[in-house]
Amino acid sequence: MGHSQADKAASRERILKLASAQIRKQGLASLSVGKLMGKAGLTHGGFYGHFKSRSDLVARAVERALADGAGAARAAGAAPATGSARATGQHRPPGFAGFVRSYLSRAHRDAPETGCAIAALAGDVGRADPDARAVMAAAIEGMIAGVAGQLGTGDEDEAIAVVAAMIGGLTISRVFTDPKRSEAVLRAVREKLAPREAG
Amino acid sequence: MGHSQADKAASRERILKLASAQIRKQGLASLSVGKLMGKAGLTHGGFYGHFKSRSDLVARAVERALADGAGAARAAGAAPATGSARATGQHRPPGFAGFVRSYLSRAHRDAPETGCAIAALAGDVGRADPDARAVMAAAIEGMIAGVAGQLGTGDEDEAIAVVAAMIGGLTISRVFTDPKRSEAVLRAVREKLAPREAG
DNA sequence: TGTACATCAGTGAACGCGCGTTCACTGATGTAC
DNA sequence: TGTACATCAGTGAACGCGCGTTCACTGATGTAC
Repeated sequence: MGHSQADKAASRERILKLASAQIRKQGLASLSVGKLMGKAGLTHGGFYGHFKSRSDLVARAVERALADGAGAARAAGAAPATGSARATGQHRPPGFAGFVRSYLSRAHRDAPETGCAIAALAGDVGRADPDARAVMAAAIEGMIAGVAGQLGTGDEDEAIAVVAAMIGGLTISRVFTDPKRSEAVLRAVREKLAPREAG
Repeated sequence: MGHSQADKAASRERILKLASAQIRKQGLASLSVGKLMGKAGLTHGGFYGHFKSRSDLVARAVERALADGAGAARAAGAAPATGSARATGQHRPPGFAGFVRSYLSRAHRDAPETGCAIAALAGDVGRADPDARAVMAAAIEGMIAGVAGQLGTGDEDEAIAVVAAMIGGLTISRVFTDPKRSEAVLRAVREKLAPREAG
């Protein structure tokens, strides 16, 4: 909230972080310039020192949310989102089964604001302009590549079907109001993709 | 546009039909009272003779979209959405494989306004109030039951995983801007769920 | 069948509100000397 | 190191706009006689 260049960078970072959480929790349409700036401890007028327009912010927030989500997945032992990251050879302990279980967990279901932006926003972005769609398409390709790498079978169709089931499963688990049925969905997809007996 | 009771019922029907298409195409937030009434050939003031509020309309439109989508699926040879409909014993020719292929088709991907409302709106509804979520949860249960009936294995987990993959696959196919990759997603999920060789 | 009238579907002006955006301004920052 | 000044991050009033909603009104409908 100060006036230095470092303060400005910190403000922009704070705004983006809040926007990234907001759109994952409540959708693209829920993003309000005034409310967002208020949450960041600033007044609305300053917004245009950071972004060209609300629609510019939405584009940046989607990018950020995708990066945040992929980062959280990687931290949870997931497949890295990019080929180059995969090429570092870093092998996370839980592997594919761990990734699937953490992705299809109650914790992930209940915290969309810090979770996978693909699941949270695919519906919204599918109706957005081609630029936003291309950005998310790249993130989906990254997730497919990561899963393909973990599966290690060279079967891309398998990786695609797995990713579709993970995203669809998480999305519909968030619709159910009955906690038992919501969990049944998570458990069913988890078990079909990474059965307990196979570890 | 006349003044008879039949005219009023027809107006309401026209409004709901348009709203059902609108939300499937552009999302819940895109529904505007004024624009909707304009499309229905009426003025905005008359809206409140049909619905209590915009939010009342949204609830009815979600119900209608779910019914429309299930109806379209059934017409395309899909699993009926309800147990009682299934109990009529009507057996549609294409069966499970036909359902999967039509669900994961380019035609369905490109016509969300007449397609499955679960895929089109699960993201939006997952963040909506519990009433709307319960309505869609019931529709998802119907789809799961329908698929379970078609699979005939008595394995509900399998039906759930299949439904998750279908919804996720269609949703992400709508994000891709590259037609080749979008189709690759549809094809991959189709082939994994209903391989060609098994018919 | 024909008239008189209550009902009510639809009209369109008006409202308050929150939105995105602009802009003149303030005062801290950082640079030139 | 200290002063003078240009820069610029953030402020807050003001704007036009589209939104949902209300309401007095119009005129066709449908009913009572």
